Amino acid sequence: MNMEPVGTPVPVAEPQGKDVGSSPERIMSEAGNTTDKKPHSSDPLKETPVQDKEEDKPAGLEPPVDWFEPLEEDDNDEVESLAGESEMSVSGAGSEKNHLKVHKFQQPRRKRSSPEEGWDVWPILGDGWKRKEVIRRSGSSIGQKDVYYISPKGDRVRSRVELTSVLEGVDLSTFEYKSGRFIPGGVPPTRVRIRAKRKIPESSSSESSFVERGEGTDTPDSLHRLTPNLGPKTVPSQPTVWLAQSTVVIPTQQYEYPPAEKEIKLPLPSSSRALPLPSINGDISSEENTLVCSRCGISFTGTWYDKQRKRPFCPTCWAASKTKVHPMVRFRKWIPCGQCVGCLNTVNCGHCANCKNGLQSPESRKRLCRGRKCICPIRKSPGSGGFVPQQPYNEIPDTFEDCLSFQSEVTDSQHLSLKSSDTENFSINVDIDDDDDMSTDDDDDWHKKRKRRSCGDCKACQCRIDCGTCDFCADKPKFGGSNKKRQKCRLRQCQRQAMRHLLPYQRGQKDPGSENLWLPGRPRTYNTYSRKSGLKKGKGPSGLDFTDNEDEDSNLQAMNWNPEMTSADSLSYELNVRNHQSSMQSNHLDFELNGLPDRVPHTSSDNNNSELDQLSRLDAEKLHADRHGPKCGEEDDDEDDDYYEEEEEEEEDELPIITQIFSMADSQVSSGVDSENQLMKLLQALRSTVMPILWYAILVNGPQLQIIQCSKQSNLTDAIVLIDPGFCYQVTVQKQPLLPTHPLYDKYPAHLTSATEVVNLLLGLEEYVVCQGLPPKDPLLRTGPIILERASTCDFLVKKKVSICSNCRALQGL
DNA sequence: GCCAACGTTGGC
DNA sequence: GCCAACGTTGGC
Repeated sequence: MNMEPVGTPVPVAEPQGKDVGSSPERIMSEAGNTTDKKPHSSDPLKETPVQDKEEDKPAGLEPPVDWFEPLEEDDNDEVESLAGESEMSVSGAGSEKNHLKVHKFQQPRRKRSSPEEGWDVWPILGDGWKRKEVIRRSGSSIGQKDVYYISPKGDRVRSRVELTSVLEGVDLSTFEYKSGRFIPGGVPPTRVRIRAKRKIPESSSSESSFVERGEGTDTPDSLHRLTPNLGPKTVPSQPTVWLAQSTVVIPTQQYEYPPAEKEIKLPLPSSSRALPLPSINGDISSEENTLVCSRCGISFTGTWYDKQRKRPFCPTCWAASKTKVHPMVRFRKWIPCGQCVGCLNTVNCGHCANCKNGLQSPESRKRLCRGRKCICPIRKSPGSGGFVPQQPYNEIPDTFEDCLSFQSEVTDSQHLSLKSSDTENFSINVDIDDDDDMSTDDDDDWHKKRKRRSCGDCKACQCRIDCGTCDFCADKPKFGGSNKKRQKCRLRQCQRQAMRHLLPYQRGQKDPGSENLWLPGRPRTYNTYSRKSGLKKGKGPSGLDFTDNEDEDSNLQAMNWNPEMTSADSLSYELNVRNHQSSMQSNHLDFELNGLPDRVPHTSSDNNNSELDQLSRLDAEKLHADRHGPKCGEEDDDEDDDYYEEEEEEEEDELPIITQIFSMADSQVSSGVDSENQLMKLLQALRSTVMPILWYAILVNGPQLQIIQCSKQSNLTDAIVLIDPGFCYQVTVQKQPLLPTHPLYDKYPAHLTSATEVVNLLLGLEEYVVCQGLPPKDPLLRTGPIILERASTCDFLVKKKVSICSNCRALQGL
């Protein structure tokens, strides 16, 4: 956060280098920039780029506003607009609920800033570069400053790493990202984490924190500390607060709470200023250090934050936040999952209605902080009295391999409530007012909202590995993407609460949420505070109530993946326009479906029955994403949990329910996770093996291992070897499976259980070429793609010496 | 009404 | 500091 005093507003887009001797031209010369343009060389230099925020104001500029300068009530609107540009938001941006004209840390949602606002021309990096500083206006990291750059080409840069990649070849070793300047002699270390490594006594979290105040005067933190006497002398422990909401009192003293977090007090970005004496609910002695406790709402001076300089906490609330929730506490009526962010959250937000109510009257508080409510509560089954057991940590998948099977466990999670509680745990029943608990209000805390799309419990949420192939993964910089979508891997989207359009694609859908197919996940929600709010609020595409309030009560939304869709999806790709099926080929398919021998996996045949998408094979990422349909369709819908019945009933009226169950898929996946693991092992073996040229192995849902010939120059273009969990395999060419009587199958084992066997098969395939089929009868009359016809019993693969298989040749002779 | 784009915030 | 990704919104 730039704490420099704001000087005279400078003209719009007049960035400058503050550093002496660091003229943009010279620096760019150092940076290797060859441009000679000096579009702003004549402009006066700014003291700090932050000042340029004023540039976005209309003419007749208001006087510069200090970042921490309290604003008058009349400034609210202005602040709102400025909030989009960060720093101003730190000021008391029109807080109706907090009457203090000081920093408001829990602002209502602000207006979105214009993408063009606040960008400072930044010739230091070269002509056309722009820079923008944004100070986080809310959230637990409020006050933190982010610096962005945008290149002349429009590349958005959000970190030094990205900047380095954009300015490839430019020496940025002396470039200080935050300030945006080149520092002669190099960039000094930006962070000192001495204190972070200091071991803090565990005796009393609050006390330990205040002990620090008297030491380490040579550390940055020493400049930002509160008066010791203001420490919480009688800080209520968190368990006490928590249990105040329960109907049962347990001997919490016997529970050994985790040690206090080591670091809680971090310096303000501008650590060069002396801090004023603290003042709680008193006069503000220094604007820049007067904070509003995000928990209790009192003002205080100092720089106390919760861990990692998140929300500001007054000493009392900070100390109170250091304790942990007793792990044995369980809800009644609505049972917390014990795994989600709400359950795992141990810190009261302090600003929600429940917290405020409790702070006003701690003894009477009976409601849990909204931020700590389970965001995916499971309703207690009638009379069961069962509680959600803690899921063993060893069940949390750490690998993508595990993730591949997550869908199959969805139903398990739905049945959590029916399971007996963990006998090793003692659960305390906590009565919660259902209605209140499920409701929302203006004080709904921000961090909960941000986390509402993850239940934290399903396998998708627990998966830590990106598939690397879906479109969202492909968008990620780490996978070479442009970081435009910025969405979580589709396979990691929460099965309960993710938006539908974020879930894995379904059968040819570009976006699952765009169709009224019955899909898992939440309908898309629409915000209500912006344009067209009246239209967006209330009804989604299917007519259901999709208000944002569903955040609260739609946690129990039906969760069912349709097996048919997913199984069909697994191979609903790959066919190019030039590979249209002829009617004869359809006949061929019928033959296959009806007469497939056991050795040939069935799935491919079925998949061939689905409507094939005309997807471009050139778009490999997209193709792969489509292949990665969820596995969850393998679950038996009959096992739907009672908890979801109501939601299902609601949707039944609106959405078509696909009742057909794909039985073959069920039988196929009966092999379970072990089979998947085996396939994964084979995949890994293949990827560590030298494969015949341009054959590539992937794992798709099913599960199914596919080895694809990627080269269009190959004689085996569009040939795929499909291996099912039982290691049975099938060869398809242009989506058509070889007849089980094809001689190829006689030359190789019925099961491909090793990379060697697979490679041998591929080498054997290389001896074949694709049957050319029958040319069109009237080729001269055709202007579009040439579509070959084949006999229904076409061999598809023929020896290189033979261009047309005997069956097609026989058909040709008819 | 949909969604690509991206501002923004959380987490490590 | 950096990355992940949530949630919003302007364009279509």
